[in-house]
Amino acid sequence: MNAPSRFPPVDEQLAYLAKGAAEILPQAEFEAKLEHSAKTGRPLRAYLGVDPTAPDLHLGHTVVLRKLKHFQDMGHTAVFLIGDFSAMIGDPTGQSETRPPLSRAEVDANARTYLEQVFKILDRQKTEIRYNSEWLAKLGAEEIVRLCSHYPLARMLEREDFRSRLEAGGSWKRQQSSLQLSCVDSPRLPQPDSTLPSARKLRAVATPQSIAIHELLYPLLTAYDAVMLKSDVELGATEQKFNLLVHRDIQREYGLPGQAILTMPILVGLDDQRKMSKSYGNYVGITEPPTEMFGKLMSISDELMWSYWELLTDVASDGVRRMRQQVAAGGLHPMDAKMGLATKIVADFHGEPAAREASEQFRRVFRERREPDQAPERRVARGEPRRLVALLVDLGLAGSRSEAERLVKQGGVELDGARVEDIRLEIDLSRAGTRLLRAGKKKFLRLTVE
RNA sequence: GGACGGGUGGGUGAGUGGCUAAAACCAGCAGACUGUAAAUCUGCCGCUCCUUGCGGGCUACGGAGGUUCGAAUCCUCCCCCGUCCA
Repeated sequence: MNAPSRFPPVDEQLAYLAKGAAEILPQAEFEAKLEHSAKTGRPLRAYLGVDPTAPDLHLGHTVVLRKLKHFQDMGHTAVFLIGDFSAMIGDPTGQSETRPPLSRAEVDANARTYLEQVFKILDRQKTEIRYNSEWLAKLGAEEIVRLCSHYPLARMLEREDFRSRLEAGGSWKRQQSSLQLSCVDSPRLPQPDSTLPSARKLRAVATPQSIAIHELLYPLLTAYDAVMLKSDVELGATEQKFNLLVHRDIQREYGLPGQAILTMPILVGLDDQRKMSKSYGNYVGITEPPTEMFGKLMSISDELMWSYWELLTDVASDGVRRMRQQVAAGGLHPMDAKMGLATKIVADFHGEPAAREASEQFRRVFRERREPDQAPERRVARGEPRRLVALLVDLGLAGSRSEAERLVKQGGVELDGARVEDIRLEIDLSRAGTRLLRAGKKKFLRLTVE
């Protein structure tokens, strides 16, 4: 064990770790754990469990990952648990649609790409990676029964997802007759007081769904993970709160101290409304190219920017607050603050130079209204003259000719910086040369005839 | 297994024989305004052809047939979903 001095002072740690957090439960216990760790020099075991259900991560997923990194930054042990076993059961929490059970192969493939992406944030050297199949796959019926005996049904049914489904459902018989795995959509937004109509509507409209027994098992099995990992603190999104608390209770049933839990708000997507999600198309994927990322981040509202600063950067809460005050006082232009944010985030995933370049490009194209110096290039062979609208489709700048035609008619197409007025315009492809095409606000393409 | 109700464009959801490529809203796209913001305003929003026109053709209202000059709308069968009863 190393000397206690390896940790920053507890209050400093606390400020850093609590940044952006929705809840820390129980707060006092968490602080005591930090104190104890500082005194004894024993790092806390902070763990985050993730079910590899989708292959690609977006910024929304990184909120909680970043928090895990913060523990790492403070010298604690980050345990990244891949729920390769639990993913095959399915978490009933806040699912918007029926998710077919994943096959072993899918889970493995997802887990691989997950890990690759996860280490853009976590320090690979300092991360303990575990898979819950390690122990869950070996659990016998006896152990499962014992596990179940530690948790009362009534408590389990208190959970909001279950409760609302039961209340909405009415008769028990119907519950039995349907073996469906689907769940009520219950998106939760970071600020409860700003619950938006869209979220309300979704919940109200959702039809009651049956609850299958295995759904009750999910929190218990993942609790077993917490038991095996002997975690001191578990991280999760706010929608995981119930699960995390069950984990804590079960740990204590197994004679462990019981972990603290730390939940993070759900990141609101680019539309400023719903949670960031691939299916809403309001996301920024962490493998997207720098300029794309930058552009998307610049399109968020000024207000939303602050929660991005909180949840997607390592900048301390104080720093964010100061910046916010500066903007409010007029000392800092919100756009500059936003560009700083975009640069920081892009740098996390593509490195500083790429981030600076993306920032420069953005300035060039959108503030100075000049052409980008690095539009993606497409090469075509020499040939007959071709209609511009057809070309736009060929190049993927429009989905169909009708769409391309509309785009031109609405004045959204530029050729070498000049707006195209004639929808019948033919492009000469007989001579070698490069021309710059713009379709809409953001799509640029350098077309080279060779 | 029985009784009802329902399946419409990316989503919600009107429409019960021609005026319907199909209301309205949302999402999306473009233009204006800006700080590529957001908000707002305007327009677009199935595919395709050309002579780019309030133009022509094709496809579309779960599936397959049918009635009719004409069907998302009526009939038959099938599939699927929901609610209630067992």
